[in-house]
Amino acid sequence: MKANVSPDIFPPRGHEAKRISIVDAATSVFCRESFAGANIDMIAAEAGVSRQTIYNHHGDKEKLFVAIVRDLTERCNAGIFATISTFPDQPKNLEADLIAFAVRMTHNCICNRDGKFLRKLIQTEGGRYPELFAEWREEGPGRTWPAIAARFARLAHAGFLDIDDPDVAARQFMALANAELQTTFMLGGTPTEDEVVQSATNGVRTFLRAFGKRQPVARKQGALASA
Amino acid sequence: MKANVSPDIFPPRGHEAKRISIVDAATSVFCRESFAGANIDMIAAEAGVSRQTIYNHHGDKEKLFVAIVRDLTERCNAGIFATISTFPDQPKNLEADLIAFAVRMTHNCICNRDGKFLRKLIQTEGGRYPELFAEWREEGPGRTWPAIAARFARLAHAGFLDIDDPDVAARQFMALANAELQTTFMLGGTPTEDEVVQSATNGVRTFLRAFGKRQPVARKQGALASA
DNA sequence: ACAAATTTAGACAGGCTTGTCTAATTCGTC
DNA sequence: GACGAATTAGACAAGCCTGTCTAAATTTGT
Repeated sequence: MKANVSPDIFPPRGHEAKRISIVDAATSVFCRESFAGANIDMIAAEAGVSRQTIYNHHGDKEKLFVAIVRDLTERCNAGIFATISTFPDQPKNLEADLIAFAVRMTHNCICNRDGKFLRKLIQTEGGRYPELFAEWREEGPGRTWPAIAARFARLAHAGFLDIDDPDVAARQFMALANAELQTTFMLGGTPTEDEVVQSATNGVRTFLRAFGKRQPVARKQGALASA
Repeated sequence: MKANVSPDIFPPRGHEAKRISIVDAATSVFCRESFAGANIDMIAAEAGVSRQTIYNHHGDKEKLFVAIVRDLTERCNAGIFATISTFPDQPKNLEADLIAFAVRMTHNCICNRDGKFLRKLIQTEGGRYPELFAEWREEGPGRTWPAIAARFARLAHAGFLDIDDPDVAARQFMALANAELQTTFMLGGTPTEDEVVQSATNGVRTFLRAFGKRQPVARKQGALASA
């Protein structure tokens, strides 16, 4: 039937607009109320759509939930990789550049809407959908940590840092950058810009006390694994 | 009534035993299912008690929930302070002693049943009971962080560490010690003993590279022992 | 403007949950 | 063994939620 015309294969755009506003609203409601506490009428009201439209688009509550987590994972990953690409490979001022990078990571990947929501859903419903969140673990942390570690490895190789294990260093870098925000994150809050900068500054300073070269950059190599 | 006899002022012990098993079961069910997803029949079944008994003891679902959080907060705090009291004030081997302390903290306060459950409830329901969790924040982190910081301050004052701000150092110490366990914690999992030791070891080593007494040691990290 | 596709409001059955009530049973103690 | 307090199983009303269905209204493409 309708194999004749060939505009875009996908449905009209009013359609897609509804779909997006449904996903948006559902994300927000699921995060606020948890899966069990959310109800479809809330989501419909918040999306400005009728309940039936949600069922037309997504089938049932559980499918809607899964669609949302996949969506969030994808968007968060994109944001993380975009931010990783701003890593200071050729730092002018190592401390300042790493602080700025740490602030960008915290700000764009952890404190933003998607980051907060995905984290909350993982914490809240992680146990109920093991394979869904295993998928997230592979696609998310499983890919982003190595990417960050690779950047630190390069920085060390270029002589800016003194790092044994880049994977460990990468995890410790992020842990230090967010060390003072843990309690706020736990309660689902958002730290102020000042708090983010403060924590990142303190974290990077400690990181550099541990891994910074003692003297100005000496571009020597060769003594890497000589022991 | 009954002002005559004077055994314990509190009701019989079968009573108290039931109360405890109710609180236990409710904690576990609320954590597994979230507040909205938990139902009283589940809790009754898991506690080996009839539904009516739960209502007799606690009134309603919400009061039961509040009672549980208060209970958990109290027990966790006790555990944390007990562990803090094992802080190595006169370390024989600074690195080894701090690693052991970090492992104890992670093991006894974060990975144990109470710690996992309290964390999960805070993350899941923190937004719904602001004043309850504000209370936790004051009684918990508000009192434990200064206590840990005080120990690090003492250690620095005794000449073992080179610390500017003990509060920052305390938070960074814990962040480093758990740096490699974040993903596991997020999904509600429990790391293996090996993972805990590994993360603590790497974390403490980095911590000491940053805050250990500086010696004119050039590059090799062979000797840390000072005295 | 027309026709097809989509959305809407509302009603609806079925299921589940909370919190109460009652009558029977068990427990703890003397 | 007997008494009072606590516990139990089960029924129950009321409410909420999911997911379906309908018929009317709206949007979209042509």
